Amino acid sequence: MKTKILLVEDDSNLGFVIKDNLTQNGFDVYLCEDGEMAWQNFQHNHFDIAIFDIMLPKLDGFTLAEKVRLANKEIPIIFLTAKSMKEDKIKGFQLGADDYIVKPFNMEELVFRIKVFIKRTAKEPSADLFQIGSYQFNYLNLELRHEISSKRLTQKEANLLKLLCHRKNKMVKREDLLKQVWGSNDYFAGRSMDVYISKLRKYLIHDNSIEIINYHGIGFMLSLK
Amino acid sequence: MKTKILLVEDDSNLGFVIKDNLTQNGFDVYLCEDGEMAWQNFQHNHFDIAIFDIMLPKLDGFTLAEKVRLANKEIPIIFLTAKSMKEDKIKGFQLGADDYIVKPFNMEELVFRIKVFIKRTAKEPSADLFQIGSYQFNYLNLELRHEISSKRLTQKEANLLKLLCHRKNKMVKREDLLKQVWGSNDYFAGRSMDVYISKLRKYLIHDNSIEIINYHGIGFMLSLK
DNA sequence: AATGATTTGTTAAATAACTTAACAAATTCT
DNA sequence: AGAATTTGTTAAGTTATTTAACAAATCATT
Repeated sequence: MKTKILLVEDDSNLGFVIKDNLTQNGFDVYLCEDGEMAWQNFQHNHFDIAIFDIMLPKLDGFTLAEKVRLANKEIPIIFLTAKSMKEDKIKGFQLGADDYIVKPFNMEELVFRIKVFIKRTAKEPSADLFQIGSYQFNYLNLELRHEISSKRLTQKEANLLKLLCHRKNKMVKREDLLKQVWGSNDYFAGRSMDVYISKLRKYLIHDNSIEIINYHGIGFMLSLK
Repeated sequence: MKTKILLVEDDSNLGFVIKDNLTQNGFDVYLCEDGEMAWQNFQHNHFDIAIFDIMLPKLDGFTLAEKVRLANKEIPIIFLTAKSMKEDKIKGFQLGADDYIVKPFNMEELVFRIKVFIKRTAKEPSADLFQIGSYQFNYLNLELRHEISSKRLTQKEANLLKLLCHRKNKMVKREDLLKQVWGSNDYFAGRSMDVYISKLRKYLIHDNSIEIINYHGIGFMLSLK
C-alpha cells in the first residue's frame, strides 16, 4: 500500500514538479491548489502525510494545519515556507507542524524528510487495545469484551475490526479494507467482507451507540455516538 | 521471541556484569568463558548476535569469528577489544566482524549497537524464495514447485517450511518452531506440528536428497544432501 | 536385553475458519 | 417508477487446522 500524501501548493508549476517527483518516488500524491479544497479533500479521504504551503488562497497553511491537527492528532504535517519568513515566526506557528522546509529546496531533502516520518510511524507499533463504546477490543489475543462476557474473534474478524477502530468515526474505503485485510479487491472478497461486517455488527450489538455505517458504494465507518 | 546472544568473555567478573546487564535489557544471553566452549555452543544452538572478546583461552576471538563466519554468513559479530590494541591492527582483522567496541565501554553503548543490528536484520526482509533441492519454494504466494508440478501450501505449512529453510541443515528446536509458528508451546500445538511435518515430508518426497530429520525430543532439521 | 514411559509418524475424524450462494432489502441511476 | 447495483443476512459449501487414535521408534531403567 502506497503512502498517501496530501500536497497543497498554489503555484501550479511548483505543485506539479513536486507531485511528479514524489510520484516517481513511489508515493500517492493528491495535489490541491488552495486550502479550502485541501480541507474538503482531507475530510473525505485518508492521508498518511500532509505537505502544506503556508501562503495559500482562501485558507492559509497554518489555519489548515490547525483544523487538520484537531481532526487527526497523528498525521505528520510538513510546511513549505518562503525563504523570507523568519525562523522565529515559524516556530511561533509550530503548533501542529512536525517539520518545515524552506523554499527553494531540493526534492531529495523533502523525500528524505517524508521517509523519516514513514519510518517513525511504521516503528511505533500501532495500538493493539481499543475502547469501542462499552466494549474493549484486544487485538493481540483477539478478544472482544463487554462487561462480563467475552467473545473470541477470528483473525480476519479482528483484522477488519482493527482497521475500522484505527480510523474510528472516519469512513474507510471498501478498497482499502479489502486490500489490507483480504489482499485483493474482487467481487468475492467484497462479498466475504460484507459477511464479516455483518458478523461484527452482531458482536457489537450490546452497545447501541456503536454503529458500522455503510456508505453506499464507497466504504464503511465505525461510528461512536 | 527474545534475541539470543552468544557472549564470550574469559574474565568471569566482567562476563557476569555484561550478561546481567544485557539480560535486564531483554536479551537471552549465553555466556562462555573460552573460545572452544563457544564454538561447541554455536554449533548446537541458534544465536542472533555474537559478542567475542579477542583475548581468549584455547581459541582466540578472531579465529572463532572466522569459523563462525564460515558456518553463518549472516550473524552479526561484535568484538570487545582492549584499549591497547591499535586501530589498524583491528581493521586488519576485520574480516568477519561487523563492529567492535573498545574496553572499558559503558553498557548503553553496547546495547545501542546490538539494537542497531537487530533493527538492520529485522528490516532486511528475509528472503521469500528458497531452493530446496530440486524444489523451488516461494513463500509469498505459498507455492512449492517441482519440475512441472506445483503445490499450493497453506499459510501454516508455508510458515513452518520457511523457518526450516531459513536454517537449512541446522537443527531447529521444537520449542522455537512452536513459538514462532503456533505462538504457543503446549501438547496440542506440538501434535499439530507433527502432523504438519508429516505433510511437508509428503510434499517433498520427489527429491530423495531432501529429508526432514527428527532429533528425538529436541527438534527437526531440513537436511539437503 | 526386556520393560515401560515418552516421543514421533501417520491417517482419519472433528472442529473451526473462511468463502460462496442465495435471496431480500436498500440505494442509486435513468 | 422501474431497472441496475450494492448491501445485509443466513445458510451451505469448502478449506484449514486441530484433535484423536493407534502404530512405530526412541529412551530410560532395570
